[in-house]
Amino acid sequence: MYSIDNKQYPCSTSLTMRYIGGKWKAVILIHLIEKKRYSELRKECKVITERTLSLHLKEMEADGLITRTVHTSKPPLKVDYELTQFGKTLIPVLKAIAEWGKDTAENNDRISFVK
Amino acid sequence: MYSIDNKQYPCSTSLTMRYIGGKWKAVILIHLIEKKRYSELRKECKVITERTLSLHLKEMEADGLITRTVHTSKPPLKVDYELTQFGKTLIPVLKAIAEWGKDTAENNDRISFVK
DNA sequence: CAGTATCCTCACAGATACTG
DNA sequence: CAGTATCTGTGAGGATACTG
Repeated sequence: MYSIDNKQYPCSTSLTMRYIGGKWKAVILIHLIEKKRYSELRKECKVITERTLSLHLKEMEADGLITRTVHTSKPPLKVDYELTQFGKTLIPVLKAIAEWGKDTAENNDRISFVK
Repeated sequence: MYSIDNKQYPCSTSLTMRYIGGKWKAVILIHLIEKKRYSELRKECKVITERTLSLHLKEMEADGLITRTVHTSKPPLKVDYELTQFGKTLIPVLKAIAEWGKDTAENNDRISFVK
């Protein structure tokens, strides 16, 4: 049994899911394997609303998975996000997830491509 | 862009998360790497309520990840669950997730053991 | 033993508008 | 450009009691 910030996780699997679970965190993280500006990230994740994207970025920054760097002092701002050393330890997991999705899509009749 | 049952997934990562995302699915699946009776599963996943466990099992059966087998015709019932061939393709992903959680717990000061 | 049935709540996520 | 503010809805998940 593990505990972070007074929340409990019964096993190592549930611990990992607290970092990358939810609908979008893994998706955002995989896009941040390469450092990226906020606007680029938004373009690549059009289906995620700005509010959700922004909240997730803050959470993952607080979790120590990513860093946020501001390069200007006045608007227009230039901000980029990248994985921390800790965040980078997730890369093999994220790649396994992405790969399974790809392989599954190719071999499962219930899944179709659109657009 | 992928589609299943009229729901859309923008990338292979989000597709995988639709199968193993949420708070408990990966946890349940990892316990089912070995075939197990319902009561065993319940004991090992005490923190998951019966309702949630039951609903997730049904969903994952509908998704083709697990099979449910009934071995008796009258109560008391004997039921066991196991991964399908399709479900088994997830094992490497599940193990990567569990392993990351384990390694992280050992090396992160914010995470503590309890009980 | 292996679940359902109800009821409930609250975090997640969407839509839209606004700002340093 | 890179967000925040507000308002709102849905559904995942929890608590408790009951059943074939």
